[in-house]
Amino acid sequence: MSISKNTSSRIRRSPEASRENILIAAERLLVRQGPQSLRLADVAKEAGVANATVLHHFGTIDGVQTALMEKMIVELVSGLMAMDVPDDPRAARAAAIQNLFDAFETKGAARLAAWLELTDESRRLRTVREAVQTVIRLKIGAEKADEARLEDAILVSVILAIGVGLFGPTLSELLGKPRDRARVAALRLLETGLEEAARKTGQ
Amino acid sequence: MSISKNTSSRIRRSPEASRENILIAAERLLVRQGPQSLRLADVAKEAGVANATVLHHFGTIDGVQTALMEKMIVELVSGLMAMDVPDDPRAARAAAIQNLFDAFETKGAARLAAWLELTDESRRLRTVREAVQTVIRLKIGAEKADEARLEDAILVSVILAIGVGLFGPTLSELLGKPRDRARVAALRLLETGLEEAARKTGQ
DNA sequence: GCAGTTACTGACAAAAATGTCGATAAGCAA
DNA sequence: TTGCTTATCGACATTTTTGTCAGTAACTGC
Repeated sequence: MSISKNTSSRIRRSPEASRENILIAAERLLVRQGPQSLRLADVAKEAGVANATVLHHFGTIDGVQTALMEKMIVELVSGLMAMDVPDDPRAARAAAIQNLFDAFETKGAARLAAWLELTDESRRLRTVREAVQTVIRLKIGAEKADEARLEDAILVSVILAIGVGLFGPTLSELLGKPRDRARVAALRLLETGLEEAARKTGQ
Repeated sequence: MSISKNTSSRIRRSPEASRENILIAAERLLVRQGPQSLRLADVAKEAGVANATVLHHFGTIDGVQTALMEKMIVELVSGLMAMDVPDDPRAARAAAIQNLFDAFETKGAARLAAWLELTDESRRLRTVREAVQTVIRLKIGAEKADEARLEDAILVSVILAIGVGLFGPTLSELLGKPRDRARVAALRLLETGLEEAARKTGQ
């Protein structure tokens, strides 16, 4: 009369693996359904664990959200830093822009940016601030960030990359175009526009 | 022994005025603190009315959010449509872009776009879809939307305008620049980039 | 094996958010 | 004034979401 409850009664992970499992589940939810669906019960269910397990590892549901932000920021930054710069300045520029767009192509990264911007809580902004400044100093400053022109180009490129990652597919489809249309058009604009600007400045 | 409760015991508005009062309060909250703070109690408090009053007019808190989206979309669209187009094609382009950026300069509009994009619920997207298509048909199609180039230019301009409205001030400050730096740089890019593209095409 | 540590869980408690209801009072029309 | 409609409200009920706790079970080292 005993019911067979053989199928693996309980999974026990290392603390790191468990946290990772939960954060990955949370990221899936963020991408699929937006930040407002990062509820304790939903995250736990998506991760395949009990609510209490999530709290055991993160303390509060807010802790999960903060940890997720930090993880995604780290991944985004390391993705941006991983680029290697060609020698030819023109090719370097193209590669950098391509790399930037790739980083925000993954739906999560762009949504992360929007999430951060919409969420006022300043304690979270500290993390971003540091990350962004690191990227700017290391990657960009490694070349020649002294020209204001170049800094402006970076600023606009980043905004456009995020914008395309976030709204590109939706707006493209709204116009009856393929989903990557916005990306293609944006890259073309940056190519011609920045080139032109560079020519005017000098270099 | 009666406590003086003279100070205006109750405000009674027309249904329209009351709805408007509540929606304006909700929009303030959206801009200041993001979508997640559009809670019943918060909205009611910001509007200076009781929770039950909000529900009396909108049924549910979700009704408030939907109504707010629709109101903001209407305002955004009418703002976009209000533009008048100069004769000179070059001036017309500049004016259109300027107008576009103005429309998303108001913090609310850009946040609305991000909110809509992050919120999956498709029932809400129908409204946007219609609004966007209306804008595109009427305003843009009134000129010459047949060229694919032009449509791409519009697509990118819209994305950049939203991106600047949403992230421009924050990212500019992160770089230690004035808050409108992103806007200035973006406008310059569009000016030179689109001009270049137009030259290549013809016109 | 055996003991100790701790990831994991269900059941429960607490808090927060939403929504209901009957009473009240502001305006309007007769 | 008087009566009617209904916007408004406080108090309460319901639902949703978060968090607590004590017990269970999976691994580790002995």
